[in-house]
Amino acid sequence: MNVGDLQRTHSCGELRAAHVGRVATLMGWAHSIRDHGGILFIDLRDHAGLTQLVIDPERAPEAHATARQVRSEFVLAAVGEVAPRPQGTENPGLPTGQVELHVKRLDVLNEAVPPPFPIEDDLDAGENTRLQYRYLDLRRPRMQKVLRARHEICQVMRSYLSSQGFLEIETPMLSKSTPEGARDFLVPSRLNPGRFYALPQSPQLYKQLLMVAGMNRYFQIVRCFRDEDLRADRQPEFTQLDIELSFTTPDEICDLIEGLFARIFEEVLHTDLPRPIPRMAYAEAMSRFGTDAPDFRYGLEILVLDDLFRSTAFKIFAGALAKGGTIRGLLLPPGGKEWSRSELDRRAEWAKTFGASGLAWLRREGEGWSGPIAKFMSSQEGGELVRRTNAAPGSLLFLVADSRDVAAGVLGRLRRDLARELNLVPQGRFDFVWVTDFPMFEFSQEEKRWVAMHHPFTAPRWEDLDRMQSDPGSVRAQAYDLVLNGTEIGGGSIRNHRAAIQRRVFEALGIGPEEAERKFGFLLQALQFGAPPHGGIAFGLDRLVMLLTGLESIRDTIPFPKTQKGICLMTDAPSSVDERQLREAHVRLVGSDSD
RNA sequence: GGGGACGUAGUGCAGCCUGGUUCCAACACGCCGCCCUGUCAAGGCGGAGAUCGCGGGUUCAAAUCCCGUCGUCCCCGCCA
Repeated sequence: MNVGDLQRTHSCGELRAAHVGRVATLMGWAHSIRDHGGILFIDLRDHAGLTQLVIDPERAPEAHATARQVRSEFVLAAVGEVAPRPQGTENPGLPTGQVELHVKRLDVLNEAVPPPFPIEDDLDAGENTRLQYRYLDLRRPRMQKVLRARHEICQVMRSYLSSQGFLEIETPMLSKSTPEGARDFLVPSRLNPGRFYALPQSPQLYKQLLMVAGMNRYFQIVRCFRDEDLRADRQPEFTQLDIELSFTTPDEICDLIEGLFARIFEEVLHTDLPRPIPRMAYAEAMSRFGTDAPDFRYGLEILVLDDLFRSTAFKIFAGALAKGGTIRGLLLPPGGKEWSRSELDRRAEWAKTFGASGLAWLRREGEGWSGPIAKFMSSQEGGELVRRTNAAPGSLLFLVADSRDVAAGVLGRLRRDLARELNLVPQGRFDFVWVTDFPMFEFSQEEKRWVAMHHPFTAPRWEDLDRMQSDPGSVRAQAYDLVLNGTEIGGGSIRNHRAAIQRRVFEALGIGPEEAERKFGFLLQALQFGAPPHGGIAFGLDRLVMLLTGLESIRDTIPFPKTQKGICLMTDAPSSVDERQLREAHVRLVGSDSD
């Protein structure tokens, strides 16, 4: 059952007409078996492809006897002569379809119980089963292709960044829990009772310290951990391409990254990346697209209609404006679909789940507009609205009157939903955009304080420094996100390299001097020893691979992902542990277990 | 923490709304056996395989209705 005296000479994807006449030894899995009673065919599969084995009872009786025992997914070694397929039996659907292997010797290297699902691309197995038998799922050519693409992307990242003077440097996985940001995964310390390490949410502080250390340019393809609820594009552990440079500017970082993506497109996707990647300020993205990650692949831009409804008779609109709110619209051209009244009502309910007080609508009809709120509009307003929106008859205009944030948010989601629902999103396109000029802080209603929009180590724009205490909301950050097809794939910033400014940022976040010292003393101290100006960026690798390979779930880009509850269906992690292990870790269970 | 969808042979699904001889649960693929010498989704004949996720309730009667619970997926909150 071992490889024994045999040596593999070719992969199963490799033999062509040029190999005819040669003796080849192939090893792989029995993909499909077609037993004609006499002659018997086996498609042998490995990482590279399929090759047809022909086992003839007259030419190779011993091999034939073995072959009759072979079942799906048996592991085989086949020795034979590469032969052209008889005229008319070539298979143009296979790269190896011009030839076949006339087997002289067949060894069973391992048997296999029947797999729970067939190892093939057009698979109908549910994700549960796939995750439980992930090693079989990963045998499928499609999954192998994704992991290969992921590898190639990483290879380009390493070689490109290397060529630009970056060093790949590792940072600790057992790290320190810090406030701000996501919930940490904690690791109890056996040697230090009552103390815990945290798994890194990102190597942020270490990479900044590497800049203080004079490493100049750093990168790492690194695992990060965040103990938050999961989504189709979020896993508790995920991989980042993490980058940091000294003596740099946002422009230099953008150029560097565009160069990287140009290489990835060239070498992995074999297409060109249009450059330069356009840039858009956060405020513009929010107002035109209702999100900080705009998708340019379709239209449906958000309309600002405040001035038009300045003296509206519609009390709800007038009230929103009086409170300093805004009235914004989204115009849906005719022809997409017929909207029933109940569907529109459902949409309004949907809008309320995002905090909107409602979702009004008008249908362009005849000379003006119809719909429940049309009666509040003067013919003058209606005419102006037609001019402003260029609405063709039959168009549907959704309207939200609310605070800027809520209105933009709801219409941004509506825009994305409608584009998807009405099939307005072109496939196979890659639209990148840099989003810049983020606000430094946003107010957290929950915590009743300002929190960092990017992270607390981001530098404010120098010209906004004076307003840090007086008007935090107006301070812009030296931060930038890279967005691909409406998904944030990476973000970064110039950091605070001077301790004094970093202290002021902490203060604006409500982190007093004492707490700052306790939680971030090591950083503040390091910044005092001649920290160079520096900045960087980080990319979500799993998400990037997902987008570049056209997948819909991050799980398909990760060999062994977890479910939405953070469970590994294959190993059943997380699991309970022995009482002894808990004692050693100085951990005692509370809650339902001790009740 | 909240909303929604789903859970039926190894796999994918039908049946559920309107409970009962189309339900001791159908179909397809897979599996097992036999036949078959050029297939590549091989073909033909036959066969095995299901505590209808789990627990409780309603009812003369539950895959079907109700309650609870577990699991998976999608979303909101959350994720600097």
